[in-house]
Amino acid sequence: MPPPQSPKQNKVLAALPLASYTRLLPLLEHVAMPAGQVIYDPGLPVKYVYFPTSSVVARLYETESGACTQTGIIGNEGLAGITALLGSENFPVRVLVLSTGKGYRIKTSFVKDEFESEDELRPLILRFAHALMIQTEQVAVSNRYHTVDQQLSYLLLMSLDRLPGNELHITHEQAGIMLGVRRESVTVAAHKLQAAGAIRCRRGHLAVTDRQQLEASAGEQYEVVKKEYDGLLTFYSALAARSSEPPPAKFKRFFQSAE
Amino acid sequence: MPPPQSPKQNKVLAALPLASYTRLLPLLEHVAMPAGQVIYDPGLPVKYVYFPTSSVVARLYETESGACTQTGIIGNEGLAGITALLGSENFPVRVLVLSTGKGYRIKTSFVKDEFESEDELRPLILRFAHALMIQTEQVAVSNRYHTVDQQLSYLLLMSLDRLPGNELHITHEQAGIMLGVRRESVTVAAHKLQAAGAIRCRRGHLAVTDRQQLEASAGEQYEVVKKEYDGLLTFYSALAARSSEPPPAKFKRFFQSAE
DNA sequence: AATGTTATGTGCGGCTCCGCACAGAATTGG
DNA sequence: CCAATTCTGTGCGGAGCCGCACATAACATT
Repeated sequence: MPPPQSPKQNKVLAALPLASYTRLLPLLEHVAMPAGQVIYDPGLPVKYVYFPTSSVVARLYETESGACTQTGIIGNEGLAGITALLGSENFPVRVLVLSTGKGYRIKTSFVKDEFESEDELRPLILRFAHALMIQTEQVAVSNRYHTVDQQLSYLLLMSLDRLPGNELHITHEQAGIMLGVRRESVTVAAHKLQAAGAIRCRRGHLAVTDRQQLEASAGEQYEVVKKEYDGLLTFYSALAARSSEPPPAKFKRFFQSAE
Repeated sequence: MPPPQSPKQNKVLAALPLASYTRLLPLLEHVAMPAGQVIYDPGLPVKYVYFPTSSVVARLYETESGACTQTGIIGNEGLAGITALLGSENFPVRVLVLSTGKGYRIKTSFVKDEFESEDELRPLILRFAHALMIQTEQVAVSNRYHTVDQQLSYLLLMSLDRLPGNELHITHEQAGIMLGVRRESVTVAAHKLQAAGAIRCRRGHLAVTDRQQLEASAGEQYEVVKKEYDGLLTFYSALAARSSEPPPAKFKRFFQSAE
């Protein structure tokens, strides 16, 4: 269990082998990430890469004509700013903090060096990129086929999976922006979920009261993404385990295990 | 200009430095890719990575409940099977050939080795992954906000950018599957575009007659993605140029250029 | 040319969401 | 404590797409 306020609260950083972690540690800057803060604007260079610990951020794809939809939720299992690592400065996505919390940031060039010239960080990030891709594709399907109720359920589940507690601090208006629907549609959807007993809403808050119900409402879409992210975490811990194996004992008989 | 039937018809392979290209060349297998052929099924391991030359493939995200939408069009500017390189065996996406043509395939383990242990191929592929990501996000927005007309225009443009000629061999039914709409909706949309003079449709074919008109109809969504892919190609050729620079001449005066 | 098959055209009721309008409730700030 | 602000609740006409049901047209086969 990492101590409070450690970069290891971020699962990518936690999965790094010691050598790599040690290289990055002095370059990491602990920052507050208040809800609503814009991390990246579309088209502007990515100066820092962010590793959330207790915060949750969202990728928001906006068009000039005002259309807008969330394409990915990122918490302490990942990082914001992959774009810069994949090799493109310029991307049309806004990233903002969805739920207040902390995180670590690091100058893009530093992670980029580590990412490109060493072999430890890269697989972690690429595996995460894959999960993010799946999430985005799921949103694409969702935007065509699913009702607002379903999408709201999904949004809640994805956010709360990355937060302690069972309550998300968000207004209907903000949720509407995330989902790309009207504020009123969110209100109605929230009521339906409340009537079903899945959530309870107060002004500016949505609290889950029956998670199973909510998962049922979100349906298959959440299941698939959840599974992908479970796989991601397994991958992380497999790597972490491998790298924390003790070096082969030269005098094996001195180090017999208790079993 | 690459000779016909060369792996260099694929722009990723063409941008590879000689050393890397030479390593991969004997491992590449030239294959026919007929329209409708399924390259990957959801959940099955990715045995080969495909580099299209004259074919065009599409990523299709399908859910168990039958919902389905295209999340990316890939031609000779990229490759199918990135998933395997990012580190996950298992992904819920179907990939199929949208337009008949040729391509090269290579056993996953071979590219994976090259991707992981050498430094030439990786940046190309990662940069492409980024473009694909943008494309998917664009589709996500599109699925929420745009009309069938607009999306059909977009699909046509994206496909034809990757094909010679101005005609796509596709039925309304198939286009409907790609877009995740009814066959009838495609019929109606195609008529609108035809009435506007942008396309002409025959049984099983959609031919562009006025590209500007079609781009206007697709609107901003195509523009953004097109720009991203233009950037991708620039990136490719920058890399290719760097790697094809002649080695520094030891006897410089013997190799003066004509200028 | 006859026949079956596949692709396309068209219409209708229904659903979900939108845009708009406005009323009420919760919270904040002087 | 009152006013201003911000959120939430509700209703109505309309747009766009769906699901379904047929009708027709293009092509393929023999």
